[in-house]
Amino acid sequence: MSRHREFNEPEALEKAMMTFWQQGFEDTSYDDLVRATAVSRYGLYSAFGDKKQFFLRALDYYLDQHRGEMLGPLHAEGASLPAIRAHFSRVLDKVDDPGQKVGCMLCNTAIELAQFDKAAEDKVHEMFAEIKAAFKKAAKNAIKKGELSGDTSANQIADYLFGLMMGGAMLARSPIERSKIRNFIKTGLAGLK
Amino acid sequence: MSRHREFNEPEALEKAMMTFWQQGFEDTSYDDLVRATAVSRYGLYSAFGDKKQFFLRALDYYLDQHRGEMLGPLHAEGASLPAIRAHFSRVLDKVDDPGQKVGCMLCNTAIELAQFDKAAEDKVHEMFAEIKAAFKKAAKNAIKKGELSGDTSANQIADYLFGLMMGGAMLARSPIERSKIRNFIKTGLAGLK
DNA sequence: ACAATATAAGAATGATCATTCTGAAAAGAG
DNA sequence: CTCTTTTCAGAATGATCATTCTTATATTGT
Repeated sequence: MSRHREFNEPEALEKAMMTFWQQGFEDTSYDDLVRATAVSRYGLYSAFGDKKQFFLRALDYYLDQHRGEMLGPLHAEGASLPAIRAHFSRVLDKVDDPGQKVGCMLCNTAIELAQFDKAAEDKVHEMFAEIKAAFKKAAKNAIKKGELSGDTSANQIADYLFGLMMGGAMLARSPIERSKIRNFIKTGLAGLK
Repeated sequence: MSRHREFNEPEALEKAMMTFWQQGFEDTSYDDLVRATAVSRYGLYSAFGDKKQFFLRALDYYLDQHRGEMLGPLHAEGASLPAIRAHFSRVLDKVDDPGQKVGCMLCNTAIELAQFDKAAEDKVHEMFAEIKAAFKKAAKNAIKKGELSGDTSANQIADYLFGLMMGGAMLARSPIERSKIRNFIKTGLAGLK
């Protein structure tokens, strides 16, 4: 009956996501996406919609890809301080990855787009809440196990760890030496009590 | 002999700076600047040059305005832990300022522009170094006075405080609740030792 | 008041961008 | 094989942008 698509949708989405991640929403043109995916403009529009819809699809793809990897261990039954430390060890691995001066796509979106676009803002809020919840659960367990004193509430610890992670991620997009980010995270974890 | 300018240059620079601060480099058009300053295109071009030169002038203006206010007390003779705490109290005042969801113009530049523009990158590096140096000096004094143990080097403390400040500033541009930023900073300072 | 000159206001230019449109080609149904 | 339908490739469109240019006006020394 009809011709069908020549391109692989997930592959195109992956490449578009990388472009949006690196360059942000404003600095990425639809032509950039056509070039990056090697898919026709028509194909992209019919599969992913206009630029904003495409960006939100790419962001979802990024989040799905990273959510499990980064947050999964924190959500594991009984995860506590060691899981928190392991989490930041994974964060630092990403920070150290050479050629990765792109930071975290969620943070980038929070700063660049969330102020001006409701859908982006909602997505940021949702994910921020999920991340904080994971830290809070682990902090609670850590207090229960006596790994943390409880002098600082699990809620405050969660906000703190959230800031530590997001602060590190945002610094990772800036042209700062990686060793400073490492010092920031390491010293920040050492102060937990 | 000749007509002279109708506009006040510092006033125009102030207004342009606010526009660049709020909207960033990419999202600000020269028309936005003409509107914001109420100065003719010709006047702006002849006084401030093209958009990038104008942005760098505005950034310098911002930095000059904030440098003394924010870093001065940290540089005072013998400034130590209380000066550090006072500094973050000032940071939090800015974060709490309603209507101020714009973050720190230096951080915004570090994230948006420094990756793509050498002059911006240089300026960011220079200021980052200045900020870290102020923290390091105060941390040294704090260790000397016994306010900090010295288990963590002044250099590491400085990187940590730098991250705490910049992380907070970047979160301030995101649509996150202000209380979370406050928790982040407060808990972060409580962990110093 | 007049001449000289810099300014103001905004029109013109050329680039880039998002989005839509237009043949030509491809793939499956009959 | 042929017809239909969808895709492809990229040209066309209309908007926005940075920058330059034009024209009329304002200012000041004489």
